[in-house]
Amino acid sequence: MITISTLAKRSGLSRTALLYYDRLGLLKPFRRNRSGYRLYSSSEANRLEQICLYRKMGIPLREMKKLLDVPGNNVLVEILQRRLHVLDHEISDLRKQQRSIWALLKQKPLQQGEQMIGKERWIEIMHAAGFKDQDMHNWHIQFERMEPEAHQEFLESLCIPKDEVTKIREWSRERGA
Amino acid sequence: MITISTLAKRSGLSRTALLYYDRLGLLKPFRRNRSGYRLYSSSEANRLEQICLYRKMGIPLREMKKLLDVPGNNVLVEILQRRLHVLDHEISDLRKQQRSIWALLKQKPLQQGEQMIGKERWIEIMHAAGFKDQDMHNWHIQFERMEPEAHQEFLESLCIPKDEVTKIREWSRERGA
DNA sequence: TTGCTCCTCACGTCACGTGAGGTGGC
DNA sequence: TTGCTCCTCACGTCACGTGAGGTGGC
Repeated sequence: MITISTLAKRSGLSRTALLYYDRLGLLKPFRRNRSGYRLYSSSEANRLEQICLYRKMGIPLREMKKLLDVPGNNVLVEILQRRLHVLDHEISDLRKQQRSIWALLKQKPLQQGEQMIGKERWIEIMHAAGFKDQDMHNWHIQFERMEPEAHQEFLESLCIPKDEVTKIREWSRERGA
Repeated sequence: MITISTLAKRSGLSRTALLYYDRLGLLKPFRRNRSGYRLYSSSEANRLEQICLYRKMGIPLREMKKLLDVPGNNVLVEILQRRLHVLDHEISDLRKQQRSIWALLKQKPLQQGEQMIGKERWIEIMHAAGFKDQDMHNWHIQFERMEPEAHQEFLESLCIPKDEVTKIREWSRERGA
């Protein structure tokens, strides 16, 4: 039987987080002592481990309750897949934000500390590694054929503007056909 | 002179967002008519365009106030660079979340709808495009030499475990020396 | 007694969204 | 008069953090 701050330290969460979980009904203490202190057993510690796991995945606390109380496997997979999609969108939103900032900073005096890798730099690396233009063309064609979505994502990650990405992909599909 | 909903529609924001900006003092209407309606002039419309621009970059509203009221160029660049760093961290946090979920889904029955590209799939694409193992080795060496941080990021994006990433990078540095 | 841990409200965060209840404009 | 836009509170969101004010344990 351990108290709330001990459990907090062991789990790496804050005491207030555990208080909050109690209020939500997500993690109730095993019992209280006579002066009202929360006491947790190893069973709660295990439950908290699961909670931490889901927390790392960004699962909302209300979803966790469902997962922990009804250990339906289908529900878990479904929730995780939904979360993957949300993450995809969030990441691409943040990338868009980065690109907006880069676009604005480029007009300003050249930034120096910020290294980021764009199309030109990528091509340099490929050349330095001995790849010819023809190799890169083939590579686009195969990438588009095998993983079109990932191809799009990759091109966007190099800060290539949207219309150029579209062109490259269309070009790849024509050649690949 | 236009009313709040008209401005909202033109800017693509919600009416409540504009109400909120007024309360914050970020975007005050030019004046009110006799019945209290907010009236905005083209000057406010321009200011709002700037706001939308910063909004796209994820700049917090209180920061925008500073930027719009004191148009110090240094302040802008500084804020944008801070934001770039925060974005870097947020993106890598979200990637970590994705990896946690992938790790867990892999143990479960094979997911089907979720296509994501890992190391093996990447190697397949490279092979399909006619790249030999030796080409890929050279590529790692050059990538590590020219953009070590980006190399790390790229390997992580393929869901390669941390220790293997370290090994690959060490290997690349040895060969590159 | 001192210092530590614990307790319970209650309010703040960030950028709005959502009613409720009421008034002016055409 | 009807329907539309506008107004101002006030409360909700999400996962806690931060005091305030008070009590128990060693």
